[in-house]
Amino acid sequence: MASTKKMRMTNLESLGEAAECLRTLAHPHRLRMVQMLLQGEYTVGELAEACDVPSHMASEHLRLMQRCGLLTSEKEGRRRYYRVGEPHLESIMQCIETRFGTK
Amino acid sequence: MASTKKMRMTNLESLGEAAECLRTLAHPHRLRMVQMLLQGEYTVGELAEACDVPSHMASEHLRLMQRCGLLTSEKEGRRRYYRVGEPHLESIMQCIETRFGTK
DNA sequence: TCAATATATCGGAATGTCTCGATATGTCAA
DNA sequence: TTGACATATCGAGACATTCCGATATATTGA
Repeated sequence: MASTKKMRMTNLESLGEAAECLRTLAHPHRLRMVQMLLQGEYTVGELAEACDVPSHMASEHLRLMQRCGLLTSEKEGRRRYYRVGEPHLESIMQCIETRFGTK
Repeated sequence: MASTKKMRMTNLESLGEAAECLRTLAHPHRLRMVQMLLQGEYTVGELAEACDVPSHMASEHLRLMQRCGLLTSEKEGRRRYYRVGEPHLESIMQCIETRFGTK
């Protein structure tokens, strides 16, 4: 039988938002971009090159992550610099690194 | 220009596995199940009822999470008890709770 | 102004995910 | 053995995501 002990649960609506963030994060290139951005700011082109994807795709990945609050960006001339906008990303990335390693 | 400072990066293949785990986690009902399972073990039916989904769907959600190592399970009679199998889930869930709240 | 560069947008094909009803399997209690 | 219960599996339809080529916009330097 289900016990009746009280638990502090996050409501389903908020868990839906959380799920959206996680789904957005859940892509190897996007994880790599976040891993880089935790070290400093980078342009679309730099992140694209590091992930070996065309820059128009990097642009799209970054836009998605910005849209759900994971990143922020700022335009400088014809470049756009991205940064981490969600402080929890650091600890989530640490979980991933301790489980899957860095090298 | 991209700086040449060395970063310890997780390789793309491992990030792919990480992405698979995150994608599996990225669902409101699955997050709720994990939130419950961090407090103790529960059967398929209990988790289904708590999420207000038919038990055959809970069964499927749980199977997916077990398949990528997030959960473990054990059969007792006609019931199957699930538990958390990935210790990092606790800190990831804490990130979610501090950002999206509990109530 | 012109060409080169950096980023963004659009449409489409392939693929994956979600949810559901229907049905199957395994287990217990009587 | 039978019926009820708990869990699992299957297939279909709707929907979302990924990736790509093509193209668009915006900025700079010459």
